[in-house]
Amino acid sequence: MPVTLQQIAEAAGVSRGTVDRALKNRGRVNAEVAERIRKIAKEMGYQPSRAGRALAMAKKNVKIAVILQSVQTPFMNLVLEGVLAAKQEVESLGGSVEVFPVKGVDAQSVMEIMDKLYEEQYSGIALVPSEDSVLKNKIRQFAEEYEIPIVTLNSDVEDTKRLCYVGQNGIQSGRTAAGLMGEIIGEKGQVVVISGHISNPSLNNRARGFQSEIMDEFPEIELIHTRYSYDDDWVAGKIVEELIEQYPNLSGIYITGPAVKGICEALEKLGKGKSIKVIGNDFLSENKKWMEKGVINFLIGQDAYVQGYEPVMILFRLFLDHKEPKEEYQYTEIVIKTKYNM
Amino acid sequence: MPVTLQQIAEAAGVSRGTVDRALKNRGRVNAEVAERIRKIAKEMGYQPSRAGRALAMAKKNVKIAVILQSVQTPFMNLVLEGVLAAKQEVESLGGSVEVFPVKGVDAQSVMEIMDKLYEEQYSGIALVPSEDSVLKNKIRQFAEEYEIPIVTLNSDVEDTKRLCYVGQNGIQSGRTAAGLMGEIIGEKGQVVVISGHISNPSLNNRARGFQSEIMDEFPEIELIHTRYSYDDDWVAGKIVEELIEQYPNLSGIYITGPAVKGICEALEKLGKGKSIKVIGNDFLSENKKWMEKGVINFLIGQDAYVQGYEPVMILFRLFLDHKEPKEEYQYTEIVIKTKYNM
DNA sequence: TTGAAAGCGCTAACAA
DNA sequence: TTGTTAGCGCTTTCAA
Repeated sequence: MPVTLQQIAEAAGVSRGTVDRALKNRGRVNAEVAERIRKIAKEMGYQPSRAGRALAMAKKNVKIAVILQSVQTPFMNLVLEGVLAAKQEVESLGGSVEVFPVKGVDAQSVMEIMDKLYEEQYSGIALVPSEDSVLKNKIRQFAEEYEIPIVTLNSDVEDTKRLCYVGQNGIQSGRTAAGLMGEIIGEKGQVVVISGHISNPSLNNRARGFQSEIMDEFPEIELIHTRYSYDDDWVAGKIVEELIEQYPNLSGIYITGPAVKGICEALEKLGKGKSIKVIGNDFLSENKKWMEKGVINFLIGQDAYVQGYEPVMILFRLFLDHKEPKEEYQYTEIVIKTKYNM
Repeated sequence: MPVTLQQIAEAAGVSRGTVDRALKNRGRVNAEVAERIRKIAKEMGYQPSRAGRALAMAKKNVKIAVILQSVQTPFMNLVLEGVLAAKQEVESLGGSVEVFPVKGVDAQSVMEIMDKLYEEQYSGIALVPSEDSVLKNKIRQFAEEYEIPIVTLNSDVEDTKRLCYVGQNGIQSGRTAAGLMGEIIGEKGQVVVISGHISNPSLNNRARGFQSEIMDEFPEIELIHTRYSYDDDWVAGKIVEELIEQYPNLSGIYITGPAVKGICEALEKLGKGKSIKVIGNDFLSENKKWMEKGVINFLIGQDAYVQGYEPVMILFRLFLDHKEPKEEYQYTEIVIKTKYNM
C-alpha cells in the first residue's frame, strides 16, 4: 500500500499543503519543518503517485508536438508507430500529443510549424532536424529564449541547447556490421560499401564506422572504394554490375541505407545472390523480403519504434515528474536480425 | 484535449453515471440510451483516462505477487530488475507488487507461498513454475476455482488454465543459433551441442531447435552427439578436452546454457579459443566477458527484463483496463549480440 | 509560513 | 432505470 502525502502530513503533524511544498522545495516553508518532513517522507518510503499527479496537472494541459520529416518513407512510418503509442499513453494521463508530418527534407516547413507551435503555446517539441543553419538558430532560440524544450530524434544538431537526442549511434552500427562481415567472409577478401546520398550524415557515420573497424581489426580484408547510389535503385543496380565486372571475387557488400532493391535484384540477376555476403540496415519490408530470400545475410536495425516513443515520453516526464533525461545522448539499441529472429 | 465522461454525458443529455454504465456494459441502463451513448462516445473519440481510473480504483488495492525460483542465478537477477521496474510503475498507479524469492528449484516452497497468497487475497500471481504435477494442479485450482489469474514466466506449464506465458521460444532460439553457426563456419565441418542438465526443458528446446535447423538447412555440417555438463564447469572442461582429442577439426560449439566458464577456459588452454566458433546463450557478465575476449562469437538472449516486467503489467492491466492479453504465448524477442553491440 | 479547499476523471455506492 | 455524490492523491490558489 503506497504512502500518501496525507499520511506524511499526519505523521509530521502538519497539513498536506506544507508537506507538498517541503518535498518540492518550493520554499515558503520553515527550514526545520521542511527538513523533518523530508526525513519522515524518506523513512516511510514515499513515492509520489503518478495517477494523482497526472490528474491534478490535467488542467494545465501539457501539449507536446512531434515534427517528422520524410514521413513518406517506410522507416518514418515505423517511427510514427512509436509516436502514436506514446500519444496514447500521454493522453491517458491527461496530456496531449500532436503530430506534424513533413514530406521530404524541408527545413523551411519545419520552421513554419515551429512558429505556429510557439503561438499556440506548446509545452515541448520533438523533431527530426536537418542540416540547416537557420533551423539550428531557431532550435537554439526555442530552447534558450522561449524555454520550450526540444528533443531531436533520428538525426542530431550540435550546439543548439536541445534537451537531448534519441537515435542511433551510426558509427557503432557500422562497426557492428564490420564485425559480422569479418566473421562471415572468414576475415579475408574484398568488401565494398554502397551508400546513398554522399551528404547524408547518418549514412556517412555508418560507412565510417564500418571502414574503420575493417581497417583496425581485419588486415586481410581489402576495402574497395565506397560507391553512392543517390537513393536510386537503377543507379544501385548499375553500380553492382560494374563492381562485379571489376572485382569478380568480391566477397561482401555493406549497404548503409537505401536502394536495397536495386542492389539485390542485380545480385540475383548476376547469379551472385548467395555467394556474395550482404549486410543491410533497417527492418523495412523490402529489406526483410531479401533477407528471407537469403540474398541479405544480416540486417542491422535502429529500433525505429523507440525513436518515436522515447522523445515524447521524455518530454512528458519532464513536465509530469520534473525529471530531466539522465543522458544527453540516448542511443537506441543496435539490433541484429537474421531470417531466424526477424 | 482528451474527451471526458462528463463531456459525453452533456452531449447525450444524461448523467455521468449513466454514461459509465453504458460504456462498461454493466447493464441497468436503457438499451436505446446505451446505444446512443456508445455512438456518441465513439464519435467523440473517447479514451478512458488511466489516471482517473487508477485513482478511483486505488481503494480496491490491487495486489500482485511475483514468485521467482532460482533467484540466486544471475539470469533471475536480470528478471528481477524487470519486476522491480514494473513494481514501481504499478505502485505509482495505486496498485502494489510483492516479490517472493525462492532459492533453487523448489515446487514445495512455491506452493506454500501460493497458499499464503490465497489467504491474503492477492489479486493475481506471476510465477516461475517447475515440472511438478502437484504444483500444476494447484495452478489450475487457483485459475479455475479461486479465479486468481496466474501468468507463468520463463518456463511454462501446459493445461493449467493459466492466463498466459511470457518467455522465450526455445526452439526458435536454437534455430537462430544454427543459422548463425552455419554462416560463420562456412556451412561445413563438425559441430557439437553442449547442454546442461539432461532434463531441463528450456535447454532441450534450444538443443532441438539447433539440431533440426542444422539437419534441415546445412547438409554438409556434421552434428556430433550432444554432451551434457550437468551445469558443472569442471565436467564441461573435461568434455571439451575429450571432444578436441576425438575431433581435432571441430568447427563449432553451441552452448545451450550454463558452464560457459568451464568450456571457454578449456578452449583457451588448448589454444582453440579463436579457431573454434562458439555460440552461447544469455547476457550474463561471465558470458559477456568471454565474448569480449573473442572466445564466444555470438550470444543469443532471451530478454530477461521483459520476462520480469511484462507478467506484472499484464496482470495489472487485467484489473485496471479489464484487458486480457492478446496472445496466450508472449514470446520475448530473440536478441543477437556480438562484442560490438553488447 | 501554514492551512484549507477546490478540482482533475473516474468508480461505486446509494438515493430517487 | 437514472442521477447524485464521496473520494482516490495530487497541485494550486486563496485565506489566515
